[in-house]
Amino acid sequence: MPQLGGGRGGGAGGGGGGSGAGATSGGDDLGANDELIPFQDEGGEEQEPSSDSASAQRDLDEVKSSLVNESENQSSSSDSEAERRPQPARDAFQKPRDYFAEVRRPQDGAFFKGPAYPGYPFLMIPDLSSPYLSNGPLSPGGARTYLQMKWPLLDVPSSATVKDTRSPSPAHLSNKVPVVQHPHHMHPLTPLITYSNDHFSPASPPTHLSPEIDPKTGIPRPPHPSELSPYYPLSPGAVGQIPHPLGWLVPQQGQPMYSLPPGGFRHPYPALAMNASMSSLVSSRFPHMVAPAHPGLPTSGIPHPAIVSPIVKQEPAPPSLSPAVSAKSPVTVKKEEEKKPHVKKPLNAFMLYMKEMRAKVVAECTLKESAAINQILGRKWHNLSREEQAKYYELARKERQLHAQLYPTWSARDNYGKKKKRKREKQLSQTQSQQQIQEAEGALASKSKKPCIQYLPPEKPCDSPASSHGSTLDSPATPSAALASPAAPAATHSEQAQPLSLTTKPEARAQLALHSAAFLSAKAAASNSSQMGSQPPLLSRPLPLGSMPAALLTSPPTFPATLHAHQALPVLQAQPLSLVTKSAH
DNA sequence: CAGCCTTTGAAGACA
DNA sequence: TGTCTTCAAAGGCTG
Repeated sequence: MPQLGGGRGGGAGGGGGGSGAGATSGGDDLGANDELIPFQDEGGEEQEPSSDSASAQRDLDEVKSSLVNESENQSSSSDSEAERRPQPARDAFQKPRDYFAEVRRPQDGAFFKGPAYPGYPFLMIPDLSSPYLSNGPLSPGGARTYLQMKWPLLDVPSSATVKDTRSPSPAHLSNKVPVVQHPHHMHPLTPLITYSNDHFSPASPPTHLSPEIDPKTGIPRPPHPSELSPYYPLSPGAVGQIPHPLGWLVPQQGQPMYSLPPGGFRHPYPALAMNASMSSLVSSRFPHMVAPAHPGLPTSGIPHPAIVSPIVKQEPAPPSLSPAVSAKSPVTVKKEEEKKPHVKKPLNAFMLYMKEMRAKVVAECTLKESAAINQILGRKWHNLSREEQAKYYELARKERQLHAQLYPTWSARDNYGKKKKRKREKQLSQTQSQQQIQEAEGALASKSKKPCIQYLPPEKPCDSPASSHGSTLDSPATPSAALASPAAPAATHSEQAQPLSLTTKPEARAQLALHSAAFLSAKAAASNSSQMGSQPPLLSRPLPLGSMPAALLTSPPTFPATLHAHQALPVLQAQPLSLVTKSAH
């Protein structure tokens, strides 16, 4: 543990270094992509969606086609999985779009035709639902309109949250709005900045731009917010906890925030260059930035968006709490731990993407179930161009960096066990899972569990496969599910190794498999030959890639460096089996 | 009302 | 070193 912390810190530094290096440079690189940036006007809000919905159908088709094409191309690509594999963001950045251009373009059009950065622009900016806000489900549209600020994940005690009366609460705010507190009064903007369009825009300040020294304070500061993730605004030195800026949005329940490390961060940028709009947003959204620290939060800690209120169930205390704490008596420690806000994991690229896009998808579709939405988003994610994905990877990287800075001692392991172990069962032996799968297949007709499809309501215009077809039939999960992730579940890293393996519950996997199969069969049966046409390819397609969305397949560059071989490869291998098998069925 | 579902990615844990 | 597990968001659903 300790090592972890240290390691991580180092990792952050080192790894970060690695990635960081890339990252930092990445910013510049990103900037290079002119295409990406544009976003702005578009009118944002609505247009994208429309394009989306319009493209929904195409989506499916494209996805299929892309898969097919890719499968065809696989041979060539096969040589380097690495390439296919998501590469570190930096790679993505480094690699120019041409890489993507070749393969991806078509797809891009489908989902994201509009804004180069679908997510970004509005992503970063608007999202009230900022990831670290607890919920921020954005109301439809909300995301687009607002800057997405990501706040720390800390859950703050309800009391802590302050509602911002000043800022008009966006209608879109979701009920659940998490109370994100923004700790720092600060740099509230940072987040904004980071996510601002500028961020990725060519003009975006290169990492080097980020001032090492705070202009105002003259004190050296942590990486510039822009460099860091917005989610974790640095707290100004010890700014106490500040009520979540989005408090108005946020419910009063505990909200996630990031507690500051003892050392605290230096005040980051006071108000760095925010543009008026941003500043206004910030002020309105993150009043707390200026607000006083929350009493409930640890004095030492600065509320970070990632921090969750201590409410978190207490489980065996994580070993890695602060040293000081560890030194104390067990009881005391325990209490302190309880008090300690729960620092959430930094969001990964996909999570960031989900946050941004969820509202949009929800708006387009009638679906509200997260599971269904997530499936769609997963598919969309795969369909994103590398560049687009790269954006998110970059953001995620920054988030991690920021998080690391904010919580140097924090370790993901600290959160282990906080969520009830749900998947433990999954761990069933592979054999078991396989058996189940087989059984499931056998029982294709009977779907015991909810198939992905269920989540996708037929009528929805969403690009979800199901929607496109109207009903899922038995189905299959939406094409997206079936296609993009035929193995969606299987695709997950752990599962990858085994074809249907278990992601979650074996059953689920089995169903997935079934769904896939069903999906295929359904499609075959389906009237929509046009779309279906692609099916065969899909089926035949070597899944390896199949599991990976077309985008991924083609896109290596943008991926995070962190991709592990197991993630990438396994999938490839595993899927084929699953698909094949299923297809056979 | 806690947990599940679902997605991908990151990181920790384990062999 | 490689594989597997857990957690991150989120909101409806389930027992």
